[in-house]
Amino acid sequence: MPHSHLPPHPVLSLHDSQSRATVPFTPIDPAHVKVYYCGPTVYDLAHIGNLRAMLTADVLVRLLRHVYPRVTFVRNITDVDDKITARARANGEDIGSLTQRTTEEFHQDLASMNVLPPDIEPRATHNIGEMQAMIARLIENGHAYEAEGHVLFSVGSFPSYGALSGRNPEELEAGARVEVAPYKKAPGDFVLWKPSDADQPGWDSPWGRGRPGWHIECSAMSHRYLGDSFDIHGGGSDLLFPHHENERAQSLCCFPHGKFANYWVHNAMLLVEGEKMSKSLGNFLTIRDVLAQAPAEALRLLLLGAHYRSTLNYTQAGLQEARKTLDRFYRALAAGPVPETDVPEGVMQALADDLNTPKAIAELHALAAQALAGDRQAAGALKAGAGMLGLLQGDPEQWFKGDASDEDTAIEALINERLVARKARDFAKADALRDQLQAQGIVLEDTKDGTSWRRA
RNA sequence: GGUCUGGUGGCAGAAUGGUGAUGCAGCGGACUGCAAAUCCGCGAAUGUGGGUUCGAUUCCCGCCCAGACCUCCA
Repeated sequence: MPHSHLPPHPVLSLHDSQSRATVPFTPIDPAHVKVYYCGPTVYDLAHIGNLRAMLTADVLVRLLRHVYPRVTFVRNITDVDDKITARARANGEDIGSLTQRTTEEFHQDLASMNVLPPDIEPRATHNIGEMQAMIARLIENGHAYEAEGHVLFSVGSFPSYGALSGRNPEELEAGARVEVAPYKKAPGDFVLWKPSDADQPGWDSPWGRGRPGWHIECSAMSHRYLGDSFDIHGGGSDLLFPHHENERAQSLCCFPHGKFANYWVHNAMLLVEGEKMSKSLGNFLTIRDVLAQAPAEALRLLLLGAHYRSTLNYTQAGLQEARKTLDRFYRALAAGPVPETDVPEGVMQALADDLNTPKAIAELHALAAQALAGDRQAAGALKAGAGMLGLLQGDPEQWFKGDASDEDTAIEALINERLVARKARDFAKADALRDQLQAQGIVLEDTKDGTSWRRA
């Protein structure tokens, strides 16, 4: 059971949405920590709001891996959904090709953001059997019923329904803004299985050809890969209700001896230039939109610059600021050798305190200042600490100059020409050459050791 | 309408019952032929009205404002 190399507990605290408090994190089994996150519905490119959730999970998992010997991180792909069906139809494309392509794009985008892949990435369509088994069991248990080809979860059958999101079913009825389907026994009841037309994706089932409701897939996949009880379940705060509430209800009713998720982690939403990101405002930014304007690492730093539970205002100015910060950090690394170092205590403490990434970044600023003052140990600590955030692992040369290209020799030739002019004290010519490079986006820095350059 | 978050300098963004981090921007200076980078220094903030307290930005209540959720959005 207890391993001698396991850390003393607790080492980190997390804000648990269910208890609405920041609490010490105690794993069910410290030798094996289990995390489930809701992944994307693959019908379109991932946007920077999706990214924020993936990034929060990434930092959480990096931290857990640093502390615990084994972590299993499961993040699903939702590849059956009416939005997918609709988009495929609009594109004149078949569903399989849409979901395949979108999944690949998702993987590419996250890889470019240095978000580590999950250990297991189940697809909903590969887990229909598990979902059907759960649904059958819920019917047997009296927690679900059939009506007009649908199978519905009976919210009234689960006394603690609403405990996660802090709601009660009566309140929900009062404010419901969607008309209630006539076949529901109670307005809060939600679909586990629904009938499919011939032109909709469907699977044979005891309740006829149909497709799963949204919530059941995460219950089925988390159970299959993590069991009755696991440590952390996460996602965006917009998933808290109804998605996570419903997942919890299904899972606990289906597996009453389990505890489902012990801790719930939810990240806050994103604004774009002070406004809610929405299609109607036309300010919907995909990861690719942003990467066309700035390095991925700048976006990563920008998003980690706010605590995950507070609303983050994404701005162009902020993106440029993040980029300049990375210039400074990489300069600190490039100033000399970078020894292998442990993750500095300040960074660990910040992250262990409910993933306080802004505070961790403030620690990095202090280390960068020390490194620039000549403390190479601090440079090592800067790199190690930034590594916990998935930052600063690149080559500084690459950061400043980009991929080596034929252009580089031309740039260096101009720099040499300028040096000759400077030695001759022909500053007019030297400055003209510098301006010429500036116009190409090349910034020069004269040091006592010579002239270095970087792309602006 | 209901539930829940949150309002900190010009901007971004931490923290805290007892003199409010950090970064960007700004200003002054050093360095530089001039820049760039670096360094030194400066100014600058707790939405509003009450309450609790020796002391509130922090805890409590009202108000204003913003955001999220209220049946398939990260």
